[in-house]
Amino acid sequence: MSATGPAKNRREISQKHTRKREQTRALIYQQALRLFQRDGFENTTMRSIAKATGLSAGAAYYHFASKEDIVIEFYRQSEIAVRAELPRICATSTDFFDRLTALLEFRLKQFQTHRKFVSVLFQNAVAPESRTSPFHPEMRTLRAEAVDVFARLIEDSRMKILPELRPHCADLLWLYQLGILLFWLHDASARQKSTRRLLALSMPVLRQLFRLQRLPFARGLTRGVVDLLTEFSFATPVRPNVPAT
Amino acid sequence: MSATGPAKNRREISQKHTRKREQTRALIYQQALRLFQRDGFENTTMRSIAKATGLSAGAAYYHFASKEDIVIEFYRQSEIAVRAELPRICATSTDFFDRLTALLEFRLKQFQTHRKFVSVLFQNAVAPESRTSPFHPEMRTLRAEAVDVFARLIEDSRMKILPELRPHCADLLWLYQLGILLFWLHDASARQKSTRRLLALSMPVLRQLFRLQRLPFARGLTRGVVDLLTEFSFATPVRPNVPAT
DNA sequence: GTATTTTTTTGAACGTGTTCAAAAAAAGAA
DNA sequence: TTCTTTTTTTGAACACGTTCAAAAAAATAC
Repeated sequence: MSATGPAKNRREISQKHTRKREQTRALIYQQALRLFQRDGFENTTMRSIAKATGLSAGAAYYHFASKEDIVIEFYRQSEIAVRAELPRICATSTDFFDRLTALLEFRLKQFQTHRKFVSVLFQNAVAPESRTSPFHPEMRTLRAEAVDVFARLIEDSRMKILPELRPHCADLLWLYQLGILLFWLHDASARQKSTRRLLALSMPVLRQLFRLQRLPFARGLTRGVVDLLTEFSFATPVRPNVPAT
Repeated sequence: MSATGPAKNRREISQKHTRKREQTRALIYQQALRLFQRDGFENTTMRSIAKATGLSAGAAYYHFASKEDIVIEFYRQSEIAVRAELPRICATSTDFFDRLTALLEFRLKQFQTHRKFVSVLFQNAVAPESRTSPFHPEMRTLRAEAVDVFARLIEDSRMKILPELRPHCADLLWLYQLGILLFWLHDASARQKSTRRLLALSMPVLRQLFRLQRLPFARGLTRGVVDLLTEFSFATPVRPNVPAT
């Protein structure tokens, strides 16, 4: 209908200036993380973040829609980092559960320095209206990617799983991870040693569950779980658009 | 050291005026709930609550330390209501899992009208620093009471549980309830029908798990679970101070 | 009754997340 | 260069949770 004239070189423009834009964004992000880490999420103000970056508060909002969005960015980054680490994690051992342990330990190490504000992610996760809850449609891709990490771990292993259960395992493991992280969040022990112990003690339980799953005695259990997951799984049929960098 | 004179009739005073104080508190609470329900937690301001009660904002803070504290009060009340309902719940059936279903359905019915702000409780639960997280020492009693409800349900049933597992079952069921409620919170289906379905489908799984627990084939699993819970259970040895009204 | 102490309420203020119209800076077109 | 358009920044403002000193009201003491 209206002006379609100078629209063709839009991409060119944005490519050129993406750099400066992203540079400022990255600077804000970097300062924010430093301050969150030093003072906690609540005690850090948008004004102080902006000031540390040499900007006004309004400018910070030009780059991040909200204070929470900065934390979301952190989550995004850490998700990317996990994917990058995946080959190294798989290299540690051929045993599936050892790999799972390695994966979760990597996650914990990632978050270690940032415990003071990771809880913000969980708080968001829990609020159903929140645009950034992993259960929100908008976050579907991001969640799918997180779940997919487990799918790869399973695919890559020689673990025997009943065909009807197999497609749901990644979801279950994602829930397991959620539980571990929730525990970690509240873990007041020195350097979160308690969580490591929980990992160590819960792994045999998982092992037993996966062993049992195929036995005839547990037929009823397996069937019940499959029935439930078939109806309620948040498994996305589509693979997330991150093809193993 | 100093004046011990007019201290002896303190209790008398507070007893007399507890009534007016509690009356105002109740009024604020009542208006708050109405507004939360109508407009949601975020869209309701302390000023509007105060105005609806015929007070200034400051006065509201005299009665409730914070906006969240009003929601905590709601949780307290609902905890009391559950305990009161317990006999009726047990009367519905002699089967443990039917009773468990009845209990959770009661919980859901309780919360139904208040979905718009129950999530605030969860958000708090997740923040480790929060004074009102169920994992916080200060909330220990309240959590213990919630867990104790399940302990009673178990005690009252003839369900066979391995002695080493028995003391931890209430904790496990509390976690199960947490999961159900989390699902309910995000359940967008009409009248949260989906959650009812989840209840229906998850109950057989629980049944199977409790059946399996005693079988020799699942020895390893049971042992693993017990090991884990023995170290990590938040079971409080002390019974909460609410002796079955 | 009056004086004293305690409880409750007020209203102004503060800090913080966030918005927005307008200004400045940068980029592009001529 | 100069004019136009787009991107970025500013600074003032708003709304809300919360605090607090001082006022008002209520209770108690005499």
